[in-house]
Amino acid sequence: MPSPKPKKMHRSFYTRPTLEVAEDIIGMSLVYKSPQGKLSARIVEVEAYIGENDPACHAARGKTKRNEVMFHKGGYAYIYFIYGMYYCLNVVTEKADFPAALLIRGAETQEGIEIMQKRIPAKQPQSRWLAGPGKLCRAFNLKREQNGLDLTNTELYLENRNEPPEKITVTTRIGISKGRSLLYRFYDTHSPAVSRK
DNA sequence: GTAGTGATTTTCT
DNA sequence: GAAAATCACTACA
Repeated sequence: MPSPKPKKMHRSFYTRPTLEVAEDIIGMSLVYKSPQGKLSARIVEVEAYIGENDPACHAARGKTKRNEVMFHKGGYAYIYFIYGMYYCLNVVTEKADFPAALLIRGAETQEGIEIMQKRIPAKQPQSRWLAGPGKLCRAFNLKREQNGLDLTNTELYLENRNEPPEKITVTTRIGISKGRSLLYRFYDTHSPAVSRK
């Protein structure tokens, strides 16, 4: 069936409990009207980082200059620099002063193929271009300047293109040393763009 | 196919 | 000074 017209997500989508947003965000499109042209991708993998009691959450030790965007109300972009060379994109959730966010870990390319291609090593198949949080930010060219953007009224936002996953898998998070027992990772079971099975 | 490791710099202790 | 929500490359099977 052809998909009806896409709908941009509003504030009320983001200001709900993080785990509810996590399930709903799989299959949504991330859109960025960059200076080089429009980029978009279907989100297939996220991880939740929820509150000051989650040891793996950046806000676990209170508010700092780096994580202050996590304390905003839902619907902002939290982008941070990691391992000396990569950026990671998060979508802030819940209400103001409750630090929580979803790390976007994987997506399938939709629009802006030619622009993204120049930013990814030549050998990789297109299905793997956005399979990983660092790769996604590199392909979209998201940096510190985009940290704190409001997803409800700027060039960076989510929209529903009516392409929901057939099935969602829930597992433990990847790449962290604390909080490993929590089932906070969600992905589209059948997508080729999931960072790791 | 899997396993191990170097790159590179911000951030907080 | 050490760790970090990662990736790509190399070696080997």
